[in-house]
Amino acid sequence: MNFIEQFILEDIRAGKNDGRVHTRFPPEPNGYLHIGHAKAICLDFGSAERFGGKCNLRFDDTNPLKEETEYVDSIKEDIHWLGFDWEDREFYASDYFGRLFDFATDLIKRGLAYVDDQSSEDIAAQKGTPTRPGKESPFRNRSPIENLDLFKRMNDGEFEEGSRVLRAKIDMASPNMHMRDPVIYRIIKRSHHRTGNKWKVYPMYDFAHGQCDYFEGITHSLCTLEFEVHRPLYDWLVDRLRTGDYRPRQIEFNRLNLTYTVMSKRKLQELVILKLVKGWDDPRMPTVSGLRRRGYTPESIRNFIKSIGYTKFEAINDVALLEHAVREDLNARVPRVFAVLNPVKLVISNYPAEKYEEMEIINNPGDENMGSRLVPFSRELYIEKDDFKEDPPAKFFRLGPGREVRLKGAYIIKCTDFRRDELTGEISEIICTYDPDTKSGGPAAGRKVKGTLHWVSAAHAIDAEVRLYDRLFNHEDPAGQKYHDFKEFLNPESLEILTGCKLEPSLAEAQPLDKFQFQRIGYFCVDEDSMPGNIIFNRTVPLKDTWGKVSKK
RNA sequence: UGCUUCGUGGUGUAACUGGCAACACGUCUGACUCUGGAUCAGAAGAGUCCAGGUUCGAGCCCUGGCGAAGCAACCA
Repeated sequence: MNFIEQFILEDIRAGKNDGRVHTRFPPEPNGYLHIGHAKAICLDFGSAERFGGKCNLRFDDTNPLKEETEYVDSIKEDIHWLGFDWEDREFYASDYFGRLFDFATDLIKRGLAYVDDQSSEDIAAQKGTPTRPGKESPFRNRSPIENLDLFKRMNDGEFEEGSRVLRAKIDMASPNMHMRDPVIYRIIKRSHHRTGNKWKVYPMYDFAHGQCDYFEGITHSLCTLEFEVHRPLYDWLVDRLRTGDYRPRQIEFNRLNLTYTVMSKRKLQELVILKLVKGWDDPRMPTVSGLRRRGYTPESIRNFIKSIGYTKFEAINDVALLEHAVREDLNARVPRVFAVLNPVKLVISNYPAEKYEEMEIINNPGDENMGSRLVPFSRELYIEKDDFKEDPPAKFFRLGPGREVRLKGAYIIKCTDFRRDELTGEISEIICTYDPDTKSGGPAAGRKVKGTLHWVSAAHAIDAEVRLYDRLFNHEDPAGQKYHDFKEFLNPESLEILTGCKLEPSLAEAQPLDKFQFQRIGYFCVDEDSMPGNIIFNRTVPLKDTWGKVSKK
């Protein structure tokens, strides 16, 4: 149990809010959800679930300059995909604009809010600094009657944007900057995605959030650490709004940071706008939609989040942990198939040209229930270029002149010769002989050979495009470098597109989002752009490659 | 020279509120293998930011340092 759930448990035991637990997930619809939001979603929905409570979905749509319906739809889809449900409790901060306006009016009447006619620059200048107190606005002591009139006229559209704001009257000398008469309402003359042109005046986050929590009966309002300093203001406002004992409690936790990526919506949006990636759901993006398209499962994301925990200190999590989580999940649930990414032809000289067999191949050695399939085998095959070396180095256990290897699920073959392309000098064809007694399950099948290769039959293979993804950035913390823009660290090799890959024919019918392990290579997922006859696979994550490490040394 | 929060292996988290610092990832080694990459086993790696104090006993409590992050948007 993390520290937040411990707090919740203590509140339940203390009898607060009649033992009720009600949380909320409050995204601003100004971008797509990323895995950091998934961390919040798992906490908000997860802790409610754990204590038999409820979790609302509430769009924090207080700024019509930034928010759009497109984002609302994607956010809902992503939350459902992750496996959470808000039932009929889909709310919007804009649902409460009327009540918030009334509350603001009430504060004015009580002498706790005033209209300030100054520019934002002047207000900022008077705000002071964290080490120096602020100065009071010359408009601070306007009468409630005048304030009421001005506030109403602000909302009637009489004044220009930026000409006036409503401020809470708290304490310009407070050591907490957020208590120095924060702006709570500003004029925005822009159509809102839900309320249209009804309002000319919109509440700020600080004025909306806690009050919305209160209106919805939220008991625990969980948010990230940077809102810690907002809590006194949150409490100040709720205390002036509430009439009974009930009050929502804000608790903060650390946001998710991942190595080799960026996690702010602003930066992600920048990548999208500058077309440095192919949209919010580019498989290299840490967005929920990107991860989905990349081949991640909701379970793997949830397991990852479970493993990193919730604390009060900022951490940078190793992507290796995320990758481990997908491998672990996919390993158990996904069939293995043969796919040759960089094909080279292999001819078995003593295998009759007209002969054809179907080899039975186990789908998942870890799970008998996943059964087996038949894979066509013939005289001409494709294997990986990397699986043959003219001059095999030490510890290279694959094919080379005179060497024997097993073709997985088929025969042991021996390389007798190879041909070279006269123009390029590349190996163009490998000639082998096979031993009929070594067929899997056959009399000499137990013979030891150094390696096992995957293969596809040349005549039966289907072509495919395969997209290999690598980390988007080649710096562990691209956004944390003072003197460099994060975009300087973009990895130019984050996407490699392979065409003419050869796949076993069972893959011809694979549908978008279908997932497989390409034996000896990695986990792959059919891309959304894939069509019958033009199949496209995304590499989710490679298998751990010990030869790769050895060969680099 | 303000306020708030926080310092536990390389990384992320634990440690039943005082009882031999545990787990995962990563790293390394080995076994096995018809995935070199599946699978399994093992090892190395921190004495808990520092200094005092309380205590039989401190990662946990107290005092004082040091360090880090957040906070000065009419963003959320």
